Amino acid sequence: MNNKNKDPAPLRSASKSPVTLEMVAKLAGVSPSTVSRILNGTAVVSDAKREAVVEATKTLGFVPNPLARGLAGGRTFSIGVVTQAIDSPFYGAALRGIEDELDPAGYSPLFMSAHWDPVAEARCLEVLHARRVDGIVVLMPRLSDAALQASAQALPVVVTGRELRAAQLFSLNFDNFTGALRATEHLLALGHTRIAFITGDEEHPDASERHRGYRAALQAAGIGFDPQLVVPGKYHEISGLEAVNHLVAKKRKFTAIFAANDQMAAGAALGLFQHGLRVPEDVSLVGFDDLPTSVYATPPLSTIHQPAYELGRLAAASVLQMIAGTQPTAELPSPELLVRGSSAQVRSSP
Amino acid sequence: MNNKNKDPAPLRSASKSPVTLEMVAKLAGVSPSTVSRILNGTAVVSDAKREAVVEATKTLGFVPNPLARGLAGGRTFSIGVVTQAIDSPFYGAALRGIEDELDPAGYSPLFMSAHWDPVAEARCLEVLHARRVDGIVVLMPRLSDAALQASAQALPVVVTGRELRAAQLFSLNFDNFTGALRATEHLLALGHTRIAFITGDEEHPDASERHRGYRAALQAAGIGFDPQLVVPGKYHEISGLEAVNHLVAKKRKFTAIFAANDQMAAGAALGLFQHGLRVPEDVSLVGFDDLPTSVYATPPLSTIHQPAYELGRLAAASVLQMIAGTQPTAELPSPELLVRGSSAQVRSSP
DNA sequence: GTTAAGATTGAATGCGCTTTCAAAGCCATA
DNA sequence: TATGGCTTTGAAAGCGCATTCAATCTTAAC
Repeated sequence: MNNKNKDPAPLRSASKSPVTLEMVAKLAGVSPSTVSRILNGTAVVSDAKREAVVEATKTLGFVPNPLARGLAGGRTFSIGVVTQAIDSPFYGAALRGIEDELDPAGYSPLFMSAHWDPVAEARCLEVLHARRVDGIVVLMPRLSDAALQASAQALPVVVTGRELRAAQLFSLNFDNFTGALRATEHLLALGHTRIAFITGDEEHPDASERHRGYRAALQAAGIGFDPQLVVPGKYHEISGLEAVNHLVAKKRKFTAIFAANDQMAAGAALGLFQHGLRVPEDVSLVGFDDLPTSVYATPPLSTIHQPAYELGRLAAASVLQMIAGTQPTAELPSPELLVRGSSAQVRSSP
Repeated sequence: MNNKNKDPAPLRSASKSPVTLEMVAKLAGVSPSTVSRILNGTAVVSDAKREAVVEATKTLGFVPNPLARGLAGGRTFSIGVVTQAIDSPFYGAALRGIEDELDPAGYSPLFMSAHWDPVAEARCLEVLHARRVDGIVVLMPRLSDAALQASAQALPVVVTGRELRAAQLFSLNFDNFTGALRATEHLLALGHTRIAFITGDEEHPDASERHRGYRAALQAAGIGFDPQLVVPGKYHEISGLEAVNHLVAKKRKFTAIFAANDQMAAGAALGLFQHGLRVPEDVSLVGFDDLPTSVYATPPLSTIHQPAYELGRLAAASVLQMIAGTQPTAELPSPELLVRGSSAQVRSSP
């Protein structure tokens, strides 16, 4: 099983580079301090010496040791990123955004998963502190505001899904309320009046925001809110499936379902399928998040686009700004409704 | 938007710990060397001193500085992990496996994405070397065997999807051939004789293995291989969709489709849906990989289970073993066919 | 033609920890 | 009691780099 690719770069010396700054200094005929200064742009250096050092750096293939830099200078050029689940389709895009933003800046992300557990999250923060990261991004924290603020005391911190700002603390929040409002309005506009709602895990602030949006839309349309059409979910596919089973078992009448996220919408789609209910002929279905896979659902899922990738980029850009000393001003784009094949004009009450 | 969780741990002093090993030594009334020895279990220390140090460590809340340890000792307790796409549903599970295995051992993963680009992959390896990781895991490398072996010269390296072993190099390979064979046999057993195959990106060794498996099964069944039923794909959803469009446009006769991975199967499902072809009534569909989302496809996708999570765990466990000086012996489980709703007995030629 | 201020540079120190190296303490043996 | 062999412990020397601090070299102003 060979690979016929030619190797790109000669991968200098193939082994660890025992080339130190000192060796470069000697070859260039300058002092280590000067090399360091050039490396970091800390001070003005004569062109002659600069060239000599650049030259020496190249011929020796010198790569500064990040550990030593971190120890001596206090900066590690790494950003701690605590995510809840590294294998979630939602977080994946965000992590890529972070990566894409950090890489060109010469920073490396240090990913850690907290698994929606505040205790684990606190541990992640500790480890990241210990590893001397230059800043931290917490995606959808479960920790208290106070704990987050405490962390921001020592380091620049950016969180998402919260609304709290301080000296070294910045937050990026998506308008879940309006998103859910738009989704529900869409269904309403299609003539649906009996719209079931599968909630997210209400422990997450965004879940209750989405719930609020759903109810606000109904209210604005002058449609009475029917608690029997609201089924609690946990943001996982299985709860979408179970929600549909529940609705059907209880013989609830509905012509549309709004799921608080795409994963549950996928589960709901399967549930409907198993009960012989067609989407969108019998039941319209709308999700929330716009996961990459949702475009390829059958039928493609109408949903609210959540800019996960952008979120990652902006979060990363924001920590970088804070590290540089400027106050970030990033803002997330507004919720956007994507109408695809899973939602259609109401036909009749099933 | 408050969070009512109580904070788990007091998050000692909230700021970076300026507590050094030296301070612990002083408090415990021993020399720094002794503290270090206890920390690393490097030598035997009298119980009295050990207790004193443990005590001092606790009261001071001492956390050793990984950077200093790395610089001085050469070990960073971090493992470099180069993945192709951090946001891929397939890699997600593998990364979680790695995380789960590394964490209890006190190691931290350092994830980097190479985006299927050998040049980027080489750069990842360089950065990881520079960061002085203790070992490297490369998931589905695109680099040549030689380049990988060169890296293994300096560090323990574990790769997946290859078959190459050396002193500090270990590989974990999944039997793609047999997997594809089983998938095709399944379709054959259901009476299908005109089975279309959507290939993966043939640049990946696993793609050609799966292709081989498909053809081997046909041959074993005495069914002539029809090149017109083989459509090239790129492992992305879109190529599955296009493949179906192609088959339909060319009026190919087929009663089943075997896609070289689940993502393309999802695309194919959508294509079939758009052409009014029902799964599995009109066309049976089988994928490969068993992505988490495939269980919730409508209908649930029959597929070959690929143990991505296990793969991650075993890969991580293997580097750890190599670091410890023992030769790993891990082996991946055999391919397993999961029959779900997308494949059924053939009815008629459409 | 001086002198003071400013621009460049190098020597030296330390970041926090690991690791020789040698000294000191212990036991058993003769 | 004296001697050799182990064991426990501390002092000291870095790991590779950033960063004062002071020295040297320019340049401009008087």
